[in-house]
Amino acid sequence: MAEDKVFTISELAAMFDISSRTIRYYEEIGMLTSENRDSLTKQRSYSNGERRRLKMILRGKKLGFSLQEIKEMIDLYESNPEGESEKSRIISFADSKLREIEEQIMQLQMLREDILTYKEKYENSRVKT
Amino acid sequence: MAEDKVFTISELAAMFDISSRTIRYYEEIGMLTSENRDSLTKQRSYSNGERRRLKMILRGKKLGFSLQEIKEMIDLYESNPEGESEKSRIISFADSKLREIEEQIMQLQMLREDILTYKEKYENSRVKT
DNA sequence: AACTATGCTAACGTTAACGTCAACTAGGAG
DNA sequence: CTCCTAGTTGACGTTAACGTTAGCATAGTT
Repeated sequence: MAEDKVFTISELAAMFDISSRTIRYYEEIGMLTSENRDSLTKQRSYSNGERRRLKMILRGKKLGFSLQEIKEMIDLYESNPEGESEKSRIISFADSKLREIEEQIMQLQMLREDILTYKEKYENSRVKT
Repeated sequence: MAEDKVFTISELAAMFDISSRTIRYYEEIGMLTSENRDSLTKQRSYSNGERRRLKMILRGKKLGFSLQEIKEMIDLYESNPEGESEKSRIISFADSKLREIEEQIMQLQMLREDILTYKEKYENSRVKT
């Protein structure tokens, strides 16, 4: 597979409909890395790994998490914990995030129901054409 | 029922664990109203209606919506549309919000699965005690 | 009367998450 | 060589969503 394709910053930006500045900002705060920069031109290039990472960040944003929260979650994904206490810490962090997410899902389902109810109220009051 | 109970601003704030400033701010941007202010002391007082409204705002926030988006949704709830075109507009707004919410639910479920997978990976690598 | 608690307005301060702009560099196109 | 396109690094600007502080008023307590 052509899994070794690399992208320029503007390709990546266009791909997700964000600005290059946003990508640089994510690097600035340590959420993305740009290794393999051209040693002469200093231009950034991104692998499929970084592309996936960016995709995760944007998913998190759409779900209403802050960049800090997203960073913690991604660190969770990419951590390789040494020792039992480290593992326990990660597992309990995961558990608390899971509870938070499940709570959000429930609330969203309630909101959905609410909107559906109000919508139907209007639909049933429509004049037959 | 004692549905006619009213609350002071700090009671309401304590009730939802937010600041009084936040409540005043929501009023500032037109998301809450404080009718029935004491004509002499100018102190705000809130009815159960306003309490529910605030609750909806905070739910929206927890779900990652901006105050502007929340305002539009609440306006939807409280609108009393005149005429068919107004109704259609509201119904299509509701539909688009519903799709957005359903998309969010799906994404959250995927995120949940992802975290579960990673968590189990760690759990299975734990040493038996 | 003095004090304390609660609330008010007005206004400036703060943080996250970028937007924007200037000044520069390297790589082609003609 | 000249021009144009992409990209780079500062650095200052902006917006949402409040926090904080000052100065004042009112109501209840001692």
